[in-house]
Amino acid sequence: MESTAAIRCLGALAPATRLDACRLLVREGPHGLPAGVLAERLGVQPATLSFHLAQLERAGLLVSQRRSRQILYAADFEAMRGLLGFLLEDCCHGRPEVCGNLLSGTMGEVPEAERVSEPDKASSG
Amino acid sequence: MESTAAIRCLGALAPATRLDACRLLVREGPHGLPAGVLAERLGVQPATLSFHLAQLERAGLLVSQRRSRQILYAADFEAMRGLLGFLLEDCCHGRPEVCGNLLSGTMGEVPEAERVSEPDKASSG
DNA sequence: GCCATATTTCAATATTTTTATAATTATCAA
DNA sequence: TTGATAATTATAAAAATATTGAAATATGGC
Repeated sequence: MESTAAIRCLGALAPATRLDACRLLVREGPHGLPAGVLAERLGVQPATLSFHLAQLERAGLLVSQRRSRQILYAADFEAMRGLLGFLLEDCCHGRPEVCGNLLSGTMGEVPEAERVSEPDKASSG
Repeated sequence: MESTAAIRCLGALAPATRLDACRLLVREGPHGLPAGVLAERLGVQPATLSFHLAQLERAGLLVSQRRSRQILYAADFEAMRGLLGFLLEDCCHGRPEVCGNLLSGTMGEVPEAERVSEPDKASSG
């Protein structure tokens, strides 16, 4: 996956409604769900969801297929693997301590001496 | 990592300038770079970059530390592992074919019969 | 204290994104 | 063809985000 494609995917996943839709569809599996069911489950208006689904599909994270009067949306697992691959390989290029441990299943830490400060973990907005 | 924190991270990484800044700092390693050097390398004005760096720090992806008159920004590798962990574990919950293959190093595919349609990979905007 | 450097913060503007409403397309059934 | 259902598309308003330049903060040397 290229950087521009990754940016499009990250932007597509940033709003809560779209991340929720994506997660729901990932859990639903490759058969997907009709747009109307998704709108109901997520509590958003059909026209609004349609806009968000289009963003996700344009980014390549979802695929759609008409079945009778419904349009089924499903996660594109290949694209998701591509995004994760980009984040793991390209973003972390040369820094195995970032994702290497993740890949081998253990979540190690960067040595304390290497850290420069604490993040703003208690941020409230 | 919680869903809300993941959303904040994804949103922080979505704009190209911020993804570029993040990638640069990941490659730079835990010592980081001064804000001014980052601004020069990324080709953005100091005040603009300061805004973006604040977003990334608020999301917890970067940490900062003053050293004399400069402020060093560095990637927070622990937070990055947290985000990747969320995407791999929480988002893909119950769907090992999404990230399981990634974790074991092989990039397999979902069977053709399971796919519902092709994504809009040739989108031009 | 005064001046220069490095960065941030502020206020105003420009841009982008999201939402809502209404109209349109596609499908099915008679 | 007509009528009903499911979803999209178009348009404009609303909200959020990004950019700029000027002023403010923190630091170091004199």
